[in-house]
Amino acid sequence: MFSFSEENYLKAIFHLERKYQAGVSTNALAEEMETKASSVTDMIKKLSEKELVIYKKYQGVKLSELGDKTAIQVIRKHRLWEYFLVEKLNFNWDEVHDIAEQLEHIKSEKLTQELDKFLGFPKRDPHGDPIPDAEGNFSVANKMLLSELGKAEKGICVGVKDSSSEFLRFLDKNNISLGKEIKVLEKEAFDGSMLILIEERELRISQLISNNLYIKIQ
Amino acid sequence: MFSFSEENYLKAIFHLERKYQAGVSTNALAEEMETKASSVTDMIKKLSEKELVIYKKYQGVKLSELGDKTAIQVIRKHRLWEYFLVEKLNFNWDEVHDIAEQLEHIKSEKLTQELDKFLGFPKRDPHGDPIPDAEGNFSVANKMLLSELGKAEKGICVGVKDSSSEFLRFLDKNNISLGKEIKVLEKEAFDGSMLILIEERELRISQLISNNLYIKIQ
DNA sequence: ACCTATTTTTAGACTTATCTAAATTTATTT
DNA sequence: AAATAAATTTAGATAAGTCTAAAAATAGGT
Repeated sequence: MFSFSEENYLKAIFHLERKYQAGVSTNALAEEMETKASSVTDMIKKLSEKELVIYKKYQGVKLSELGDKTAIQVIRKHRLWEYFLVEKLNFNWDEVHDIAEQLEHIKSEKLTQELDKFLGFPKRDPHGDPIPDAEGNFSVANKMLLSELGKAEKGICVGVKDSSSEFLRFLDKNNISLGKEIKVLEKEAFDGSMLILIEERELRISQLISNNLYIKIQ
Repeated sequence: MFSFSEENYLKAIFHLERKYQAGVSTNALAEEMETKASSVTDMIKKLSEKELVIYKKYQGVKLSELGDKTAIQVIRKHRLWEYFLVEKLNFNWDEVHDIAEQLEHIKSEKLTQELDKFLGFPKRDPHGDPIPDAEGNFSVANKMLLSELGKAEKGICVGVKDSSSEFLRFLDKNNISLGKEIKVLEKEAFDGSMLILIEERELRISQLISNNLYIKIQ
């Protein structure tokens, strides 16, 4: 159907559209894909011919309905495989991304469906991101960043914005994981750091940390 | 490490070396890979530069130690994934080949090991072929073709030579599966067909069938 | 509205894996 | 041993995806 490279572009466009709530510029896409703008232009033309994106010269791209659907299916596979790796094969949540980047391109509708069933139709991947169902629907939870919480407010940790190994290992080291309740005890206006209560422990975290943790409030 | 295409060539050379107990000719490889002899020559040169094969112009190829090891690792992954698809995801044994052809190229040592562990270190794939262990060792069972059995002899069905969907579905339809005992009741010299006894049922099968079923005798 | 800076596109080149057609080497037959 | 057939390799071309460098279009500042 589509090549690995095409699927990766679609995925990148999908994420950038969400992030900026707008069409995606050639340069932004080049940065996301870690490639050059000229390569992006070439690929965009190809995707446009295949009607996966809507493209007008110098005006950036956005996904067509087909492109959107395709991107979501790739993301669905990525997140299902991540869940599989963590839940069934004993991987840590910071080790799964690169392998899922490969597995997401395996072509078999039946494989995806059966894997989903085998895993019990999970709703979220190990990083708290929603897993689209077979029809491409997924919940956009009413989550917010921990840094947005005020003093004495609390919520449940439901996801990470940055899912780099470094950040995830930091969380592991400090025993912060999805599902745990976090309460803000103090907030330092000067540097944005905060003192939080998690599992009876008090912990001081920098703004960089609270800016990358998603919280759901009751 | 190596490209999909390189890995597929190594696998093909591996199988042809086994099949003919000899070095592999360019044409034989072209047929196996469903490509042209000139393409094979090009690829062989590349594999030779990478020291995966031993090649002298006009003399065919054979795998180097590294090539052999690499081919076995690809085959290990292929067969582990086939086992996974059948045992965990409810695939039928005739549906797994094409998906395993994709999955066998996923690069992650840890993934392979954990998958192997998760599956309980299976020794054989759904078609009865041995699964190499992490060190690349696998048993070469003392199996023979059903067609080699004489009248009144019997054995356990342990594998298939042809693993095409058509053949496997034929076996399913006739309730022939691995592990079952088969006894030769009659053998027709004229066309090589035989009457067999399997699970109290009598069944007449052509030589094409008995030539593609592996049997282990006690 | 013009000039400059930035962004985007085009043009031409490279790599991988493939192809066709022609040339060369090896094998076979008489 | 020469002639022919078969197998193999070479040469040149193509497509996908990338690159660099140059050209073109858009956006911003005064």
